[in-house]
Amino acid sequence: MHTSPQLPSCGHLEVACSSSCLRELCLPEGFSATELETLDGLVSTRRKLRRGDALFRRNDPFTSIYAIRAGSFKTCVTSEGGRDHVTGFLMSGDLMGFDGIGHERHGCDAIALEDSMLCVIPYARLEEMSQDFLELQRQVHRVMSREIVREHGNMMLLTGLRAEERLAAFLWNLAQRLGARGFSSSSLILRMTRQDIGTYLGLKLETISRAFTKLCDDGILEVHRRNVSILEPATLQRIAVGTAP
Amino acid sequence: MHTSPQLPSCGHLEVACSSSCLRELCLPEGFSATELETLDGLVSTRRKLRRGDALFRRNDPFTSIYAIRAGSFKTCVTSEGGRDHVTGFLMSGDLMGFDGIGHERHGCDAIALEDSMLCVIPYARLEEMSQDFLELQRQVHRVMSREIVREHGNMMLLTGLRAEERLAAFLWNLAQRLGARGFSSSSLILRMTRQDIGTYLGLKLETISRAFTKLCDDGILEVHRRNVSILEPATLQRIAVGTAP
DNA sequence: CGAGGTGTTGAGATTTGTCAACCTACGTGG
DNA sequence: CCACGTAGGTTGACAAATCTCAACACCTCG
Repeated sequence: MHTSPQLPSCGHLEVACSSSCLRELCLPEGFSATELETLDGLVSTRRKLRRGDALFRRNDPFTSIYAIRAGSFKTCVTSEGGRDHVTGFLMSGDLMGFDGIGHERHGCDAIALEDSMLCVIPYARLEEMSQDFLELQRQVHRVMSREIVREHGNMMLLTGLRAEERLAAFLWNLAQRLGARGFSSSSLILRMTRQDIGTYLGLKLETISRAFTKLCDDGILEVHRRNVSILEPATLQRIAVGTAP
Repeated sequence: MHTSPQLPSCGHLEVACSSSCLRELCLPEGFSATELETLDGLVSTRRKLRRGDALFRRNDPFTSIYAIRAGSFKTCVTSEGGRDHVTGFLMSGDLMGFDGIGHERHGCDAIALEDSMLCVIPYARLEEMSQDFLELQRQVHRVMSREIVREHGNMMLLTGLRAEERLAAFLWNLAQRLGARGFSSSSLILRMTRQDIGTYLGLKLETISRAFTKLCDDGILEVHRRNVSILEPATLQRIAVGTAP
């Protein structure tokens, strides 16, 4: 999601694609070396996208899961009224496309927020290999399960927090994820517009803007357009969980 | 979720548990007869719960998926501030517990909204059998994928609709699901409180109450406490998608 | 019969949305 | 290299939606 792509190695393993774009499919203890080699067979091709390009669109037939190697994406749905609703932001190491399995078509658009690169994992191959490697099947389940849990968290964010708190939670989450990837978790560059953040958080862009200003005034952030510095992480987190004074 | 438990048969098959509580695991074309017999081996035990009982609680170790045979549940999380947030309502035929796979612990509480009965599917057994039956593995993926899609829909509901529209969407969805199970889709009994609906929809209970009154005044519903009759389904749906006049 | 949980309604406070003006950075084309 | 157009971002004043607090009605259950 940022410059200086120093991805954390996936455990002690350094197999080309497994250590980068298959991060999410690598598990703590991991696979045996031979298994891991086979795993590389999961990836059929790489794909490059430029900022603004669509990886897939709603109702496109579902064929593959994608692992983000570099860059970042938003997933969004255009509702009846023509309004865009962002349903998620994804960054390097994240897997994308699980929403397509259920109905054999993608349920949303996936748009690159910057020039990006990803690995294509044909779903049929993932199915096959899951039959042979119990550990892979398990990991696929885990990844999907965690996506469900994450959405529950998002729901609580939307139902339980007020504007400023939602933005705090959003930034906190982003910072944590960047941190987990070896980037700075205190200084980040937003790759999305205020509008995108707004529809993601269920708020208007003006409200997002005001919430930013408020967090700045309170000395918690420093914001210059899309550059955000978190000056008081502890306070930000406190606001994010909705238990601030 | 209601009286008169006339469940639709799962395809042309009538195997005891497969046709009722494994509804979601049965797919259109389905399994062969022998496969289906083996599938019954998925279920270890039945369990009965009384209204208010917890099937599992947040952080309980995850062991099983549950298939609701009769009755209904809510899943909810108590946030730091002590507020209860409902994350979902489930009814007969639904599967519950996938949120636990990712972290080996349940991510929410599951509470019976009425006296209920369910089948216990030990996850380890599901894993094993998925290795042998590709079709079962596929179906598990599909079910989880659809849960992800459903959550996206919920998110859009929360970010895009206003109070009255959210309630309309909620009722419309409930009615459709009841209809799909062979119950009336125009006359329903709510098994949850206004409070529950409120935290699920991100609104206060008073707002829910007022939205009910509004929909009644407009002649779209007839409401007596928890009994709801949908007088104008078409209008209700139009409101639910946020494109009403 | 009384108590408590649940649901409704009202009045006023808060939060968020709306509309409009303006600013700023960035990319394009002259 | 500069000028200008445009998308993105900020801010203000006001409107609208929702929340809060409080009173009361209703039903169920012991």
